[in-house]
Amino acid sequence: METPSSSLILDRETKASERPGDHKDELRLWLRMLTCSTLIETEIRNRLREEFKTTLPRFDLMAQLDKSVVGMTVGEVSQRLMVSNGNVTAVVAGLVTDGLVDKRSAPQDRRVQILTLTAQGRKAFKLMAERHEDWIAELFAGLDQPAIAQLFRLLGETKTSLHRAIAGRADEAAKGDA
Amino acid sequence: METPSSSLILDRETKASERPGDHKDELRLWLRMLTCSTLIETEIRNRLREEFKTTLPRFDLMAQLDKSVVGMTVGEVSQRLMVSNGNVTAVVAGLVTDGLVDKRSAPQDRRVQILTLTAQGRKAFKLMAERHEDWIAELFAGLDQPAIAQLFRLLGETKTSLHRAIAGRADEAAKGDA
DNA sequence: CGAAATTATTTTAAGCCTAAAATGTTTTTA
DNA sequence: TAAAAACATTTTAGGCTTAAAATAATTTCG
Repeated sequence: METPSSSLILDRETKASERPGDHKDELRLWLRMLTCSTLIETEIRNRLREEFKTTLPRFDLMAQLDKSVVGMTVGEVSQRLMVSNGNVTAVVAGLVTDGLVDKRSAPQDRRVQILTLTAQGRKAFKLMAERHEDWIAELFAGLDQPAIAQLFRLLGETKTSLHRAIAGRADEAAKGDA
Repeated sequence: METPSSSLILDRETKASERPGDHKDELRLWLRMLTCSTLIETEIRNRLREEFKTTLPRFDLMAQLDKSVVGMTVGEVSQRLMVSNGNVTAVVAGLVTDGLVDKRSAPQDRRVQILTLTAQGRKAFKLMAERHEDWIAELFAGLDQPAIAQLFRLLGETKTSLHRAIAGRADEAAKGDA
């Protein structure tokens, strides 16, 4: 269905500089990346629901808390998960109701809410995390180790590019405000 | 912050086969891919809102219709966008209200709704699509052509792996039903 | 032919998500 | 110190999203 090589492989006669306004390759790259992400996300969502009767946002939030020993604030979690504060508030509310997460004001700064996994939450997460890791491995089973390593490296470069582009644009906007 | 090479590069003493249950590399790969996708998606969402007062689901839906000459059914769009039918119904409703999309029953099969862009919708999309392509190119500006081509190829392999794993699991389930 | 199965879409109920406004708390500064 | 600014979180209003049930139309097959 797709024929990437026809437009991605440039021979000597067809240099990028000779097609000034053409950014189709980047667009195709993005659409393919989005397809992969969506396929994985949907599949993980389905399996979490079927096997653990839970949702991906809940799992992701618990995963963050599991990594932390002393607990995390709402703001820290929202930054890590790249979602809004209000969203964290809502998802946490559900997890607290179910006894999986504990939430309490920090004694020295009452603006801050410290979130931690309860013993039950930690146990439940451990079970899910093992299965989750297997699922991901299963989904990537068609790639060998070198391919995985290379993809990881290229996505690292991509991340750097994205951060630069996004930060650069934020700077532009700030300059306009001043 | 991240040190991929420490776990991704395996020397002769540390073969993958000697760590049977370890799928950490795949997990790290997935988390990095998700980070990239989320960064891009959030940025595009923000720019669509700021510059065109619209949303990504609306843009994506219009993009599908723009590619089609004769129009598409609700089912076709939902399959292409990998979202539920009900979702398409809702987003289309908004676009119809705004005069960007036309919706009419197919004359030969009245179950089917044919969706097309209106002239206004096509014009509005053209403007947005040009900007969108520029934004994507800007976000990937840190990657050179070979990196883009290689990433595209590896994501193609990933897509194949995903489809195989997901289809394989669906077959298992079907076998269980029989 | 007509009942049953299939197909396409919409509706419903519930949860996720955001931006922006509101609330409560702490820090800065005049 | 008191007002102002900054900060952390929650609330609000609205849109997106899903799965599952409901609706409506067509096709299959007994």
